Amino acid sequence: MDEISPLQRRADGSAGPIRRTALHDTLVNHLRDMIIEGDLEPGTRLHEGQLGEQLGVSRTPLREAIKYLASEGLVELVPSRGAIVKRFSPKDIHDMLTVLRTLEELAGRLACETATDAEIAHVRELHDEMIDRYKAADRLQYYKLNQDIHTAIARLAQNSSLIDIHAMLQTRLKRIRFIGHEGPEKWAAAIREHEEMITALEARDKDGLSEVLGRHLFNAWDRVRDSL
Amino acid sequence: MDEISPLQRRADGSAGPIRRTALHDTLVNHLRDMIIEGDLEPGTRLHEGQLGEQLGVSRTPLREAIKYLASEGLVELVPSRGAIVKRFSPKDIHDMLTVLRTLEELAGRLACETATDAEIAHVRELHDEMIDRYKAADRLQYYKLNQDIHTAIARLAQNSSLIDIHAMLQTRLKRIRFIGHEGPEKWAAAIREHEEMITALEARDKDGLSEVLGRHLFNAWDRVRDSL
DNA sequence: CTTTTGTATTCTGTATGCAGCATTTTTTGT
DNA sequence: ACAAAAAATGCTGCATACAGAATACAAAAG
Repeated sequence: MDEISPLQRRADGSAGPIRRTALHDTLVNHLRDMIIEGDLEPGTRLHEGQLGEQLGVSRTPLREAIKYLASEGLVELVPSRGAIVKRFSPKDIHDMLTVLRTLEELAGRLACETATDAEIAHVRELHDEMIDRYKAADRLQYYKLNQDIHTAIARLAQNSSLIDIHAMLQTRLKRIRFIGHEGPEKWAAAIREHEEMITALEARDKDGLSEVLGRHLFNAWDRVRDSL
Repeated sequence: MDEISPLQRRADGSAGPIRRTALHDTLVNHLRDMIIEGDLEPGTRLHEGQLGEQLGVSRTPLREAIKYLASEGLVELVPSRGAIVKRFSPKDIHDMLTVLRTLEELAGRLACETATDAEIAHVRELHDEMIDRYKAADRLQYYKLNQDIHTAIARLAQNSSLIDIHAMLQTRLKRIRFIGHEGPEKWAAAIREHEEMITALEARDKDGLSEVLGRHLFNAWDRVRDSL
């Protein structure tokens, strides 16, 4: 594992009060990103001394961040042996997708009931932009907007618990989705599903939206199952 | 706030290596219980020095446990002001119950497919014992077995993600359920629903089990909404 | 009497130090 | 030469110490 960017702390001598957000949050987000983006592969031990030095933080706040991530399910705590990056089996992923599917179906139904027209219009904007990124074959931005759309739909449901859990599952699966690079035809199929989604949402077609969201995630499993 | 039992650490002078489980887990569970059972009411600040002294632990592991619970959603971290016990609004509870309902419906369907006869028989045992506790008007044990049954059904689904999230929501709602003491007639209705449940499960009636589980939780909302 | 400002105290946030457990390496006996 | 035991090393777990921020209090001005 190569160079890892230290957190934004006194990069230079000037000690201006740069840090606006609490260090804890910064650390959590940073570690989460490192795990999602593969800087820390599954099974890797989180070496407190070493990792702390790389990030320019002492062990105490680092340990606190690790405990936080442990509760999120991204790392596993082994007594007297520290923490390791959690490894997900294909079944684990399938399980998560099953739950996520159910939650998105729920979100879709609720969204059709509670969303305002303006909110739906915003999702439409995200959708159109995603289509642009698709046409430009910009996979990274496509993925990002894809996630944003699903997150946005979850938010439309106006259910905080649903939003939280949905976000948690998305985070856990993000690492997987980074890997699953489907071929052009499957990608096109995913796009068609998204077209159906936005159509159903704008029509406030509860059952239609719920159905396509479920189907979309079911197909997502097909797309990643090979590259397990 | 009155006497709080210190963790099992050198209560006397003898320093025998009593502690078998990691302190972190012990602390997390202890704090969780304190929150659920109302020793720490919503809005209470978790005073690190004071709380640590009460429990006989230094601030470091205590802070780690608090961060863990923050990720679980039981406490809220306020920058530079520590942690406070999270306060749930009626809408929050309704939101949680909505999600929980969807998850239990899913669990019911999956359980009918994947559970072994032995596992179902075990749930039946729990059920019968719960009925006994009901007839004995033993509310505490009734509640405990009630939760156990719902947890058991979630486990039958053999979906680790579902089990985890279900457990998390149950934990968050446990504090609420402690309050919601319904009257005799509503209690009897809940019992009838449970009878339906076990019948549907033994018949492996997916739709039936799913339906009654959903209805049961919907009614649960009715039972607690008054004592918000 | 109210408001504002300066000071003191208290608590959080971070760093460091020490003890115990795990693991690895070395040594010793067969 | 191989196995088992013992020592040594490295890391985690916990406690303590220090610095900075927030709040509470007090004094002074309007």
